[in-house]
Amino acid sequence: MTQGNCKTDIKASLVACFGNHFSGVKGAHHFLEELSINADSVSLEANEYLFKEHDTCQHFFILESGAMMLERSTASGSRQVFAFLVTNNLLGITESAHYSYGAKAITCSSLIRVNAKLLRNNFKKFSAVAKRYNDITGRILSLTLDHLFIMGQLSAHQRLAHFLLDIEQRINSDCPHFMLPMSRQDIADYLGISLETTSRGFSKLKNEGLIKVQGNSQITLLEREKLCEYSVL
Amino acid sequence: MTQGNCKTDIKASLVACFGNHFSGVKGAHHFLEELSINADSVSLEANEYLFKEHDTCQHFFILESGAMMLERSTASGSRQVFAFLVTNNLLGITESAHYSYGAKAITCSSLIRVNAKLLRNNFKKFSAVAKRYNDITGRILSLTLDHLFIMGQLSAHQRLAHFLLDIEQRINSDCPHFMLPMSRQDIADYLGISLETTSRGFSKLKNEGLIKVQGNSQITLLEREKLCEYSVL
DNA sequence: CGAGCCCTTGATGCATTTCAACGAATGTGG
DNA sequence: CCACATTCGTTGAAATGCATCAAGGGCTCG
Repeated sequence: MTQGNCKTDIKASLVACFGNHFSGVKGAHHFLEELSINADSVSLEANEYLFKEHDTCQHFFILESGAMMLERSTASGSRQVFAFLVTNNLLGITESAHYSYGAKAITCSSLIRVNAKLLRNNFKKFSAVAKRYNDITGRILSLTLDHLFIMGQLSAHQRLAHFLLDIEQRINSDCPHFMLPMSRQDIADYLGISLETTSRGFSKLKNEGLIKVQGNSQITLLEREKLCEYSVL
Repeated sequence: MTQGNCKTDIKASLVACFGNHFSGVKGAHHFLEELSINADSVSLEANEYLFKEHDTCQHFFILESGAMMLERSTASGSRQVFAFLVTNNLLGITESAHYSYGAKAITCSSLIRVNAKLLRNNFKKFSAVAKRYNDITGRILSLTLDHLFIMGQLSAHQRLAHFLLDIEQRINSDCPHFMLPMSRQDIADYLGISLETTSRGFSKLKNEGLIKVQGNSQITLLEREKLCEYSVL
C-alpha cells in the first residue's frame, strides 16, 4: 500500500462522492476545505487489502480509480462478497470500532483517505454534512436490502442477469459494452452461488443471444429488455 | 390503525431506543423534550400494515410493544422478510422519499410516531443526535450485512439454527423458553427458504434434541452450544 | 514449450422445492 | 354439543436446481 500527499483532485472527489447538490449546501465549502487538508491518498495493487475484517476503523475512503470489493470470509474458507465498488464510491462506513468486512482491491486502485473522527466532528459545525452522510449510509442500506432481496428470491441465473444489468448501470460507460473487473469467482461469491453455476449462467445467456462475451470479461448486453424480464420474478 | 395522544412513556421509549448512554449526552434532554411533544402513538391489530412499500415516508416509529416485520413482495406473490422487530426497535429509516419495504404487525402492536423532518432538523441543534442517529443506521446496516451473509453462505437448516439463536437473544426473556410471534411462513420468507423446509428444520432440531417445541411457537433451546456449532460454517 | 491460472463443460449426487395428503387446533352454525 | 370449514403445521414422494467432482481448453508468462 503506497501513500501520498497529492492534494490534486481530492476536493473534486469529495464533491463527487457527496453528491452534485452538495456543493451548494450551506457550509459545504468550508467543510470540503477542512476535509481535503486532512486527507491524503492511498494506492493499492490488485488483490491487495485496504483493510481486513476486525481491523480498527479510523478512516473512511473514497475510491478515485480502480475497482474494489467488500467481503467477509469464514473459517472454512468460503466467502461472501457484499459489494463491488467503483469510482466515487465511499467505503469504510461502520457503526462499531472494528470493520465487519474486509476491503480488497480488484484492480490497481487509488483512494482518498479521510480521518473518520474528523468527519464526525464536523457534524457539530456543519449539520448539512451530517444529513448528507446520513443519506449516504441510508443509500448503502437500501442497496444492501436490494442485494438481500435478490439472494432470497431469485434463482442462480436470474441473479446473474440482474447483476449484469446492475453493474452495467454503475460502470455507466458510454460505449455499448463494458469490462467486468472481477473474476467469475468474485461474482459467484457476490451472488451466493458456485463458480461453476456462474460460468454456466454466462454460457446460457450467451447461447440465448442475450449477451456477448469477449475474452472472459468484455461484456455486451444485447437484449436489455429480455434480461430485465429474466431477472424479475 | 388507531391513533392516540397518550404521552406517558413516550420519552422513556425514546431513551430506550436511542440507547442508555444517550441520556447523558449533551443536548439529549432538550432533544427528547422537543421530540416527545411532537410525538403521538399508533396502535395496530395483527396483520395490519403500518405502511406499505412505495408509501411516502414522513415519520419514523419506535415499537413500544408487540412485534412487527419489514417485507418486500414481488408481483408474483413471493416475499422477502427483511427483519423482525421487537420492543424499542426503530423503524422507518430510509434514504429516499418512499419506503422500499412495507411494515406489517405480526401481533397487536403499539408504536410511537415521530415526524421524520423534526428529527432531521434537530441535527442542527443537537449534533449528538445526528451522531446517535448515524450509529443506529449503521447498526441496522451491520445487521443487514449479517443477514446477507447468512443467506449467501448457510444451508437451510443452518439458517434456521442461526435464526433461533438470534431471536432468543433479541427477545431476551428471563425464562429459558420463549415464544415465536411469527408463523412458519414468515420465518421461511425471512430465511429465503420454503415453508416446508422450515418445518422440516424444526422437526430435525427437535428430533436431535437441540430444541423443544410446544404448541408450534413455544421454543426452548436445549443445546445452545450445539446450535452454535451447527449454525457456523 | 510447459506451467499455472482462469474459465468452461460434463457427470453425478444431494439439498431443497414442489406437489400432495394428512393431522392438529380453532372457530362457526345448526 | 357435535359436524364442518378453515387455518396452520407436519410429513412423504417426486422433481429439479445447484453444488461438487473431475476433466479439458484457452490464455499468459517465464
